[in-house]
Amino acid sequence: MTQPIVAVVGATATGKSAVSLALARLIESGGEVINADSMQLYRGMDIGTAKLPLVDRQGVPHHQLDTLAVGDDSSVAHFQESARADIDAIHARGRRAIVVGGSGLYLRALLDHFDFPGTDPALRARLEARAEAEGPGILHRELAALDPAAAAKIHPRNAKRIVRALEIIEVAGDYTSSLPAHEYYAPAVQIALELPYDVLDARIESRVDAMWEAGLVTEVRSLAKRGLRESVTARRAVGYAEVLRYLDGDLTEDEARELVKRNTRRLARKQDRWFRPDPRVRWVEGPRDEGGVERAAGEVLAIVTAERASASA
RNA sequence: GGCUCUGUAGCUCAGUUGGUAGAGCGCACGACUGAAACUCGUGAGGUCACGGGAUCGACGCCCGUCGGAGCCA
Repeated sequence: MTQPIVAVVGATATGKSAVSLALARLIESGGEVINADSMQLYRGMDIGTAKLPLVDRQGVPHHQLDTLAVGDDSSVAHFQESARADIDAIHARGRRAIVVGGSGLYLRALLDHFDFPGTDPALRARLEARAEAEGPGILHRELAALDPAAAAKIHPRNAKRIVRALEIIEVAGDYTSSLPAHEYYAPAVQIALELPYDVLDARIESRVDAMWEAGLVTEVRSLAKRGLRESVTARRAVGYAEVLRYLDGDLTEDEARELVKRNTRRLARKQDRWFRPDPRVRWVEGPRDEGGVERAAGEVLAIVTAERASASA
């Protein structure tokens, strides 16, 4: 019988990477990490995404890192497929899959019953162009004619969701806009790390300063030459979007740095809130310092072990 | 000490000739199915520095007090 998947989730800067690395080494059968952070997928986006450097991975295999070029668009459906393949392969090796990340939708797509209708790039491009030219209101009225229930759930100004709804109706015939029930597609345990906001904010403050020291501006400048601006997804990442504005002369360097801090704080709250309503999630206090990493990893392991015992009982 | 300007939401400020207040940002909260670090929505905050006066009625006009800025001495 395969072991449940372990997922370490939570807001940015709560210590997920460090804790999961320690956890992977504590697990007897050996753990392998699968990234579930939409921005760490990108090759070269290292400093700004706080990606664990290869030399610091202590021999623990990591998957779903550096799978995309900065000019590529990210896709949850592709991620779901290839990350699930990684999980199967890890289990086949008799090892433990540890999913780590803070991208809520990616986590749910990976862990839950979650089927994505198909896509039609040409159709979508046409709809997007119309939304841009005619405004989202007109498309919303068309959606209301085709599917009143769907239109009622999407705000008339939310162009992106309206476009996607129309696309799905065209390719799949019908549309369901609600997130699925909280139901795992395979046995899993989900542990979220949390820190009080004042502690988290202080960590974010010093972490962003450290990113600057580490050369974030240089990283963004070189990624810009490799197509960062061409990707709808990558160029919007916190830390990258603001530095691009600085490089374009739109902000001073200090303004960009402050904005990165502010946007990171907002991101952290948003991520934290994403996981709160999920009744399956177990909450553990994140590490406040080096010593806290072992403590937190120990708590996570205890939860995982208890879960396994109750599952086999 | 004199002159001028100034005190409105946590911050920066709007408030036409008097009819008991708004914006942006911040903050809190929510929705979310192939861009999710996206996209979109909702909300809570103000004895209008303080005291008095004229007025049916004052953030707005008059007097004073306190606090800020600048110029002159």
